[in-house]
Amino acid sequence: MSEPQSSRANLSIGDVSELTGSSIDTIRYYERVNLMPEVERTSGGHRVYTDEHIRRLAFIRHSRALGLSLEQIRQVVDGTEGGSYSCEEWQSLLNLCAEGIVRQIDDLRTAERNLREMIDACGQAELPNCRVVERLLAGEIPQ
Amino acid sequence: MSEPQSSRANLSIGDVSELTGSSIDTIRYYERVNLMPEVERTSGGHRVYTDEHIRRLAFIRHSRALGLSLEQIRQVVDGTEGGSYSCEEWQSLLNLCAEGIVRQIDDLRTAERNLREMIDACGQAELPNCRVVERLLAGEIPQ
DNA sequence: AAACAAATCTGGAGCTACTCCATGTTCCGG
DNA sequence: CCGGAACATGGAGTAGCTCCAGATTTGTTT
Repeated sequence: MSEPQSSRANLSIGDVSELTGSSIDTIRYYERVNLMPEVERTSGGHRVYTDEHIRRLAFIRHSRALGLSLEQIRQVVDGTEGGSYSCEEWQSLLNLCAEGIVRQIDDLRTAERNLREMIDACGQAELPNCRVVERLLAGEIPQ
Repeated sequence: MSEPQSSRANLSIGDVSELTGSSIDTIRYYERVNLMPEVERTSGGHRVYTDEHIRRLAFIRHSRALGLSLEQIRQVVDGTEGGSYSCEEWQSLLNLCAEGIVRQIDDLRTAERNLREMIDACGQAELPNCRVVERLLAGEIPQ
């Protein structure tokens, strides 16, 4: 009677999938790797979800979109649930993440630049044999 | 006596690894997935490499740095060796690649923007409880 | 030549973050 | 009570490596 109303949803895995946009397989996967709170079962073994699970899934999705790995998310979840994850820890984790992302962007931009050069070089030469591929194959084009 | 001088190197896999910067495991892996030309063996079974292998490895490394998948590289290698890979095909492959990279960069930039917002939000509030993590955990922060 | 250490061999497992599959069981409307 | 949809489980597959154990080969030293 005094249960928190917010955890009463009683949803099937299909419902949860539609609500959150995560696939059924993904939801079960998150459970298997201990990212989800415990899930009740019907007498027949079907999973029964509550609002808490919906929120956890939303958290995972948001964090993934921020570029966090499942391992990092697990750390935050465990730390926060245990009450030990401070604001500072959270910030430094996010900062680490941001650095990684900046590095990835740099790498990709370099790749794009090289790609464009390659495409241009290929287009400028007299067709049908611009030899760019051959030179690449021969290992002549570095960087 | 009239062998092409350029294919005479006679290198061990360790030598090749040092020369190219690819790990021994990676070199064997490329062989297993048919990205490398045939490799001779000593009577005892050790691999013996030539300059051709060095060039192929360089090609793979450059192409990987351009963002090509091993499957795409295989296509180019096979196509070029068979003489059937034209400049146009090569260009359209590179263009496809470039599109993918642009998409990835966009995604990463979005992630970075969101991360920065999150970090700022975490920093502005009165410590020690800025509640940003809690709100995220509760699924309240979307996008 | 014998001994020894370093390098190499093979096959297989493990990683991330899912996705897909076959086969079997449960749920629910009519 | 029956049929079909939804669910359960275990296992395999993806990319691109990396790492491991245990056996063999190679090259150097004595």
